[in-house]
Amino acid sequence: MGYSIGKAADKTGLSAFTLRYYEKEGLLPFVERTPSGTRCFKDSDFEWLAMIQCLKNTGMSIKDIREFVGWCMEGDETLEKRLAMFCAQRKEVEAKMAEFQSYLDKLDWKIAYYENAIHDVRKIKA
Amino acid sequence: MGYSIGKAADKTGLSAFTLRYYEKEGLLPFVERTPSGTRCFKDSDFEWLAMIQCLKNTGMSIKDIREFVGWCMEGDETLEKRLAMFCAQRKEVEAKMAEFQSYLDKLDWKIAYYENAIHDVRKIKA
DNA sequence: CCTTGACTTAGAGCAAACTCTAGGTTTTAT
DNA sequence: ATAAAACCTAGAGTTTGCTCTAAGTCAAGG
Repeated sequence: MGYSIGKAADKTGLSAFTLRYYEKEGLLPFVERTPSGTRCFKDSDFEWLAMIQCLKNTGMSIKDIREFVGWCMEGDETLEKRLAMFCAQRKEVEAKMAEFQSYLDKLDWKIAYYENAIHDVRKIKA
Repeated sequence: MGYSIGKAADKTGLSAFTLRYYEKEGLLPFVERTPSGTRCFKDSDFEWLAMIQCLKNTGMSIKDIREFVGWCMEGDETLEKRLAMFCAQRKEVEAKMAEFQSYLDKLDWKIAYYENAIHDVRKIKA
C-alpha cells in the first residue's frame, strides 16, 4: 500500500503542497504512483525525506539537493561526489554552530545587561 | 566625520544596497546624515548593526527587528519587553543548536557510511 | 449509486529579503 | 576646474521557497 500525500504530509510535517513542489523540483524521483496516478509514499521514502530535510534545514538550496538526489539515482560512480558533498555540508553545519554559539554569548551578555538595567531602574524609582 | 555608506558596507560585510534597505525598513533610525544628506555611520552604529545581524542571522524577521529597534528608541519603559525578546531569541538559538547537533550526527553517520561504501566498492573492483 | 472528501495538474500568487536601475547631486582627486 | 567616483531617492525587478486556486478525477463510506 503506502501513504497518500496527505498521510505523508502528516508524517513529515511538510504540507502536501510542499511535497508536490519538491517532486516537481526533482527532489523525489523515487516516489511511486498507483495505477490511477495517486502518489504512494513507501516507508523508505521517509528516510529520503528526512535526509532532504536535514540538507534543507542546514541551508542547502533546492537546486543543490536536486543535484545530490540525481547523483544518488545514478549509482556507485557518484559515491565520491556524494561523500564530498556530505563533508562540505558537515563543515557548513560546524561553522553555523560556531556562529550560533557566538550569538548565544552575545544574547547572554545582553540578557545580563538588561537584568541589571531593570534592577537599577527599579532602585531609582523606589 | 564617520563612515560613508560604502565604508560602512566594507566594515559590516553588508552591501550598501542592504544598508539603505535596512534604513528604509526602520532598522537604522540612529544613523545620522551630513548637512548635504549623505549618511554618516558613527562607531556606535556598528554595535547596533552587529546586534541587528545577530538577530537576523538567528532567524528574526526584519519586521520583528524593527519592532525591537523601536522599543530601544522609546526608552526605559520598554526594558522588560526587550529582555523578554532577548530571552525568547536565546531559546530559539538553543533549539536551533540542538537541531543542528542532530543534523551533524546524521551527516557523520552518512559520511562513515559512504567511506565504507567507497572502500567496499574499491575492494570489489580490485 | 451517490456524495463527500482527497487526490491530480498547471499555473498563478505571495512574502521576504534583498538587489538593482535611472536620473540626479555631491564629494574627491587630479 | 573638472572628471570620475560615490552618494542620494523612488521604485522596479529578482530569487527562493513555498502556497494556493481552478478545474477536473478518483476513492471510500453510507
